Amino acid sequence: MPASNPANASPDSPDGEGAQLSGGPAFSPLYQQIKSLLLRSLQGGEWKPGEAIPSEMDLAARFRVSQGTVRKAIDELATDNLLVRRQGKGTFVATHAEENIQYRFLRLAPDEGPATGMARDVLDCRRLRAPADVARALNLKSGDSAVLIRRTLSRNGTPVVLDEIWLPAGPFKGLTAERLSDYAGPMYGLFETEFGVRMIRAEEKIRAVAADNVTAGLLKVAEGCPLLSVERLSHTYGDKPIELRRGLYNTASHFYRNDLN
Amino acid sequence: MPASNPANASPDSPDGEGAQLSGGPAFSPLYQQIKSLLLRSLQGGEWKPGEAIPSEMDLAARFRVSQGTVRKAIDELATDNLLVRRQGKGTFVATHAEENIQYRFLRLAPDEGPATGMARDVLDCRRLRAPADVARALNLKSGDSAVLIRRTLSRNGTPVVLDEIWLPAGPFKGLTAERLSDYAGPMYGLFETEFGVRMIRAEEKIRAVAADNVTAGLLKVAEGCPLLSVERLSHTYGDKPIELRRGLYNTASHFYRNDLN
DNA sequence: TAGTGGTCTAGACCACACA
DNA sequence: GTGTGGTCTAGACCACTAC
Repeated sequence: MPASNPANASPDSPDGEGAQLSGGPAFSPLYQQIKSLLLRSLQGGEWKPGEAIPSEMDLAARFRVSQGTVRKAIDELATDNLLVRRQGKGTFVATHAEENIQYRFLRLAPDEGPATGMARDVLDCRRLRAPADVARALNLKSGDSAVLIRRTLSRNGTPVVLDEIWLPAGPFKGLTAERLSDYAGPMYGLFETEFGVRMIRAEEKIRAVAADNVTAGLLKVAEGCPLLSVERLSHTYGDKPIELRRGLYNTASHFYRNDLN
Repeated sequence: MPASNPANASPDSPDGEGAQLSGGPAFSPLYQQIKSLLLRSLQGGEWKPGEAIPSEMDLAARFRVSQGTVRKAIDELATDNLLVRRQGKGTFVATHAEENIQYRFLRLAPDEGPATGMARDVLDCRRLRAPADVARALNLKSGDSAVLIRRTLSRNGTPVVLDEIWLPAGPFKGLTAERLSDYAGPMYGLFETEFGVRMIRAEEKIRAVAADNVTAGLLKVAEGCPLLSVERLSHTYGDKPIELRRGLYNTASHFYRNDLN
């Protein structure tokens, strides 16, 4: 690439993998364009979760930019938790399947003791028409089929979390209570490995609610007991909403932690 | 700076503002050292909140490094929300005092309508001995004096938040209910402007609790009503804990929002 | 026009992992 | 030793703001 960066004005190498936008009026830095191209490759499955992507030098050659430009693109993807850099080894596609230790999105911590794993219990897993609110959240047509999973998480034999998980039926064909129970790692690992659905980002809405009759029984608390209601909408590539999860947390001996800065 | 970066081994310009660590065995990149120096200047008040810091070129000259190295240091401080970059104008010390629109750390949003400001009501502000748990959280000696503020936040005339705020008495000499009530902006702006205490970072522990008698009266809910309990520990420079805030949120028509990635 | 941050390059060397 | 990411430099030019 010559010294005068053509950026969005005069593309001088409009070949296969050239990086410049051709003539668009909107300005976008080269590294952002590289980032988009990398994102597209990730979404398209060119590199699978856990695998290494090409080295910075290789990518620089492929996109015909300098290493520094590729570097900045990768940096942003790394802070977005889409890629993981490992010095001396390479850059890898992030994955929920081998995330050491703990659930990536679960912010629940015990008052005392280490944040060890929790026992999972799938209550049921069935297909039904998505209710209106679920359909709206997941961008489904009303009447579309959805999967509903209900499960609990327990620590030391005591149930702490009751989850109600809604998924679009399409991408999750073949998901059963058995497969959920059999899979060793976190649920998002299974989604990734078995269904090619990778969770990128989520928004949570948190409230305090009173336990209803059924919930009280499942969580072994009194009816009316205050519970944390955590509604999570998870998104996959392209910011597409793909999971709606409604959790009820018993915060008698656990708390939801959050860091602000 | 010569091509062979001396880093931690052979300082070649040990003058006033030279950047290298002298002889320490622990490796630390130059830009991290610059970051520390900038942090020290911020902490020491060389540049006040809202002011501009010197340009990248000036800082590069001062620390005898390249612009790119200063740049990376500033980048990190900017993502930490300690500095704010404004293209064409300069780099500024972040401040709570002019943060347009909304509270920086308050994650409460209304179910409907825009997240407009809320009405503040200071119930009381007094000095007393810090209880054991507060003293522990704020690193005070047991028996040290502390300020306790109680206040509510209301939207459309309805109280939504009841805060109980603990501060060490020392740095907040002269803080009264009147000054709290009179100050126009957010409380952290007042802390910054009047007491030189800038909040950098906070951790929150969230639970669901039942409203007790007194709380129920203040928030105009029934006794036993589920409320969100938000315990926030805020830190200032040097990661020093400086505020313990216990909030009770009525989440009937508001929710606590959180983004996960 | 001058000064600021923002982008991009090309090349050097360092730290780390692995064979 | 080779290859990877990580750091640092020097210099060019672009985009934005203010005077």
